[in-house]
Amino acid sequence: MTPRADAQRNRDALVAAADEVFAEQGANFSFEEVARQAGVGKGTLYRHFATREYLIAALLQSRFDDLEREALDLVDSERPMVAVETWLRDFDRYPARSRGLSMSVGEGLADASSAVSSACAGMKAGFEQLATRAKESGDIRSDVDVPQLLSVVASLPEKYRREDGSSPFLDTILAGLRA
Amino acid sequence: MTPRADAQRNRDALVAAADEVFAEQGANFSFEEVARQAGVGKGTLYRHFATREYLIAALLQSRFDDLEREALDLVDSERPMVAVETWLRDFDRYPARSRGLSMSVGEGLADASSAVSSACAGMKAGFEQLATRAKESGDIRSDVDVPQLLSVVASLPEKYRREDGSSPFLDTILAGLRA
DNA sequence: ACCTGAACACCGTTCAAGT
DNA sequence: ACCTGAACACCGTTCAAGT
Repeated sequence: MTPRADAQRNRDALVAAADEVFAEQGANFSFEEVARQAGVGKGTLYRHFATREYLIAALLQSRFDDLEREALDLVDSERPMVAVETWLRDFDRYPARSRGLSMSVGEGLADASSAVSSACAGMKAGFEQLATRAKESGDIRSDVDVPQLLSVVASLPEKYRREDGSSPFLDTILAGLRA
Repeated sequence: MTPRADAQRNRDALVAAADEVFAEQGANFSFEEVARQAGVGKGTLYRHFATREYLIAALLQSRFDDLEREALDLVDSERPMVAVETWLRDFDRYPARSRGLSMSVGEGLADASSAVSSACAGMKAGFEQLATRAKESGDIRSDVDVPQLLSVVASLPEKYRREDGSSPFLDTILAGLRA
């Protein structure tokens, strides 16, 4: 049941190496380079991550987990719209979107068949609770498609970010959501 | 001044071949395959299009030109907001965005240094006129960043399109723009 | 001037042989 | 059960030789 110790160590080394290589090369990072930096054979990389998307999912997992926790913390807030806004701004700023990963995030949110989809399922469910509360309180329009909203925010262009990573356009979107 | 006839013929064949190869393979289409289908050597492809982005710019040119013309037609409309809406919906539906090209379009709009930027300059200027008129008439908020708006619409996710190619989320954005 | 395609380098992917 | 790295295929890119 528990993986062999060396297998676990290799997997961790691969994710750590992928983090670095991704930071240098962006979303089309070289697979071979990841294996090299992790100090394992190419075959080992393919054994652990059958496709590039599975490796990307592993890279994003901890960030998605953070956002899921935040959503669960906010769900009992007395001001549902503030909760929605707070969470969306953090989601928007998350470095997970940088350098070409936003497409993977967008696909994970929209496509159940995507390799990233199970990694972000918890986060998605968490925000859906916040959005439902804001619909019930009448703060946002009831016809807003929540998964679609997440996909749009995930794919806001990088070029127009502020220094802190946030997207100015999110204000326009929030204005459009209001009832 | 005018290019040699064979050079012009090769260039046309390359763009036509790129159109087909792109339709099959998406934005990461094979350069070699384009040269093959065009019936020219690889060196000829590189001579005409130094980078992938220049070839993509050539693919998009005629679509951008259509949109520029549409903007110029709409600029004298009596209802500036209708003009903005009409144009944005056509821009949103344009097949130029499909299959990974949206990132190139977004970069062309946002980055003056991008290879695509000069291809879309006319279209961008055309829409800016429509947007300015809608600001002056008080239909949309005066603090809307127009190039940023275009980039956002250009990167709306493909997964949630309707059958006709339009993005349901555009309605939310239009609502957010209104004064 | 422009075109061609051989040549080089690098990478993705598989898999037989090892531990 | 897992790991390794040689081996294969394919592609991006350059450039000397051709027209």
